Amino acid sequence: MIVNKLRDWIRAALSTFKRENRQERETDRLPNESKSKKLDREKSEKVSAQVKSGKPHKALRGTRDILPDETPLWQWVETTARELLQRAAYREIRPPMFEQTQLFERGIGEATDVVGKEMYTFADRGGRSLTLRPEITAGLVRAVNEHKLTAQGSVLRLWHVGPAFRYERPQAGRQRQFHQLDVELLGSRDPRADVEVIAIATTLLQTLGLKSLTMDLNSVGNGDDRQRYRDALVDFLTPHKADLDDDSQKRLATNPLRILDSKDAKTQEIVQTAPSLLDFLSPDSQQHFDQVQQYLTDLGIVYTLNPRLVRGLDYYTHTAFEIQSADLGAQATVCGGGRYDGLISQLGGADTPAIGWAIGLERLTLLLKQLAVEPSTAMDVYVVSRGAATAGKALQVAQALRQVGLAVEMDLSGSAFGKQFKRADRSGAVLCVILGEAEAEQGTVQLKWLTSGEQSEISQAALTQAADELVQKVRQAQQAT
RNA sequence: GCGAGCGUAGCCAAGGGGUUAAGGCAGCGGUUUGUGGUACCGCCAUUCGGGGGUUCGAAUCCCCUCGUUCGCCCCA
Repeated sequence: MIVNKLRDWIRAALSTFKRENRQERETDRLPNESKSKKLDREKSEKVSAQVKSGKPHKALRGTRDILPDETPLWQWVETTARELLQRAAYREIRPPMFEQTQLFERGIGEATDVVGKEMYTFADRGGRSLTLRPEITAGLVRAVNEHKLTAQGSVLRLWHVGPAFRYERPQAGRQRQFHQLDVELLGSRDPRADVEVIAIATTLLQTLGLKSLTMDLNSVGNGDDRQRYRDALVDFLTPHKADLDDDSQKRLATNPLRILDSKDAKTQEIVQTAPSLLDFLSPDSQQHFDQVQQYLTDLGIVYTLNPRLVRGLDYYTHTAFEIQSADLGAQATVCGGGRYDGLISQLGGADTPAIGWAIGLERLTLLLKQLAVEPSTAMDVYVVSRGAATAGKALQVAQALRQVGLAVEMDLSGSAFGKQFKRADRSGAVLCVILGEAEAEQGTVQLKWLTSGEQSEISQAALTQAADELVQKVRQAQQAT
């Protein structure tokens, strides 16, 4: 038995070796090719070999089709958000989905993970380096600056919903193309602005029926506060360097604040006794933060102070917050945001303070699915017809009923009435309009109420004239069920 | 980039070396050729992600590969 296993192993190794040898010879034909280029080419050859094999195309890793069964949920979320934002004086903006790479490098920060390893960057045909937006704020701020949307001292309230892209391994609540609802309030330093924006997030989540979410709150101060804290933290951590996890050791030089929320147990232990950012806030920063907390409490918004909450994008100042759910697996954050007073001027605009957040719609819909929230997509009326003479009439009836506001589906199969009624049931319609040869001849239709089984005949002319009345009856029948 | 698990129909799955690959949902057709929700009957995988190997014989064992899921890193 052992002998057999050994033989299997040797044979398999031999065949792999042969295959590799073959590949080696083929790749050797191209001289002057760097090793990494060669690897790239081999990779893309593998991918195209799969495509050539005649298999149907599949959505790329980390992308997903949102199918018709799911879109009602998305539409409901979007509609709810749009109405809420409209009532709070926010206006929609739609910036493009890709920008110059440099915009994100400068805006988000070269040392961040997002810029360092997660961007979809490519050269266009003109040789420019472009990047699919990894988040929405930077591009939105670019648009605001470009079109001079903030006059001096004015306040600008904006929102946007759309996809963003990050090159990462997908897992629960994480994809390469994902969707964010983004809300930004530009032009105010007032702590009430912070709270207005946070309240919109909590209200929206509440309106959608989400409970048992928690909010972490912190202040990362202004630039000077953070610089002083950063120095103090590095001083504190340097003696412990050898005990930190590998990533944290690297971050000691590049981005020390991020060490604070490392999940490594040993690192966490060390960090416990580290100086707190909150002790380094200037009097102004402290006052701002105090007021934010006061206003939040006044509105009854519950939060937990988390001095170790450090967000991964460089542009945050003062208020930082995250809303999390315990039901999302490892990626618990549904909503993250904060103040970014320096970003707008850094991207070439006037010195303008701002605050905003983003909600991840995949994560949000994941939670809503757990709640089994299912918006209705039922039809009001189902049009059944059979026979050549009825075809055009059925179309006209459907059209007329839609014009008075009813949701109407028309059966296209021409199969037996029995079959068509089955589909009528499934459509959720309460009323069936029946058009057979006899009706077509007499210029009538049968109206059958699927709720009661009651059926009556009416002329086609009367149907369109009394359409409004019919709408009332349909609504009544729906109420009754 | 790293680690672990999993790939059988549109979906959920049983089968873990022996030849016709269970079952359920959905779909289509029929009982009912112009009247639904129920019931019953029939149809729906020459093939188990792909390639190679072992074997008289592979969905089942071995190797490679692709995909996917969850986790690490980090975030939405």
